Amino acid sequence: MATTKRNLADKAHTRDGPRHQAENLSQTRREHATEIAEDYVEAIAYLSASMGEARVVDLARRLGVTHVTVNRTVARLQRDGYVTTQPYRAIFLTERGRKLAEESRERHETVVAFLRSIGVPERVAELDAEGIEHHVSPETLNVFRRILSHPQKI
Amino acid sequence: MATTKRNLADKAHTRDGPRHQAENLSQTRREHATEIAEDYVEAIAYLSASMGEARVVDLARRLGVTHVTVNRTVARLQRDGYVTTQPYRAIFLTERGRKLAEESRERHETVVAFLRSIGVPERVAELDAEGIEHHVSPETLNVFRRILSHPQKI
DNA sequence: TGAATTATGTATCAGAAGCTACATTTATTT
DNA sequence: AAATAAATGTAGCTTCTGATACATAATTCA
Repeated sequence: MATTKRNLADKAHTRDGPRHQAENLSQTRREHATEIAEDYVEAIAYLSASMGEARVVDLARRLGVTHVTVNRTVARLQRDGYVTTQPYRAIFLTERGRKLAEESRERHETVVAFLRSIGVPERVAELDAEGIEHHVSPETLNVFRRILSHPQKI
Repeated sequence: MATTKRNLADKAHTRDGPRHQAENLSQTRREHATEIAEDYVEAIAYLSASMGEARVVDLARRLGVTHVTVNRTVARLQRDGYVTTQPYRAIFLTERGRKLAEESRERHETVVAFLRSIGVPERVAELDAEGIEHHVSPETLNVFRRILSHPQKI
């Protein structure tokens, strides 16, 4: 047999009754959910700033999904305390949502600026940052910032 | 209405009837599926090299999920031509799987090396690379490589 | 104002990834 | 070889993200 020892990863499951959904997800699943949340709150913040309010259609267009998907995801975000909304009304960020959006935006801009500073073309930097921003730890982000603050480097 | 004429991101939705499932997925979904595939083939390659063969249990342990999840995902990978396997047998990479694994490994190592070279601590670099590697474009990867080949920089 | 258009909502489906519980097969030990 | 342990498989549930089709509310405009 290839493996002799036993289950290292056969739990983390808390058999103590139903829990809040989010807490029970695996690392990967939770991260993915967080990424989506970040994309949404960023888009909502952007739309609120640039157009006064964030509507479902605009989110759908911006995120490249149908309004149905937006609808359901917004419901999840509301459930999780990131946004508030009412039927047929615009979507607003809560304090928590605003904070997440701000962090995401800052991270995004730092990543883009860093990539630009080492010679990545703007369009590529934008595209890559889109995916990378969700996976950069605070430590690495600090390294990026430090390098950005020493423009003679690289 | 909040949106009068905006048209930032027109989706790619193809109103021309039912398509093959995979092609119809949104960008995000497809990317996520690819990430998982990359993680699996990398793990399979690693296990095959280090232990002679890749078994479900070992994959489960390594990837931090249950053997059931591994089972189903491996079935998908087989369906998509990345691996071959038979009931109660080990999992083997196809040519396609090997290629994907090799690309992933190379990308992973480049990202780690790059992060290390700009001063990110090893452990952090490893963890961040885990997430970042799936989102780095060939162009950016080339920039990383170029910088790595000029050790005096930074 | 009433009709047409646009936006939003609801019902219903699919696929992926996760889980637990239980069944079966293979490997190990006695 | 039989019993035990470990690995693998299967059934069935959940959540999330996507979709289409259709229904309803809100806005715009003739």
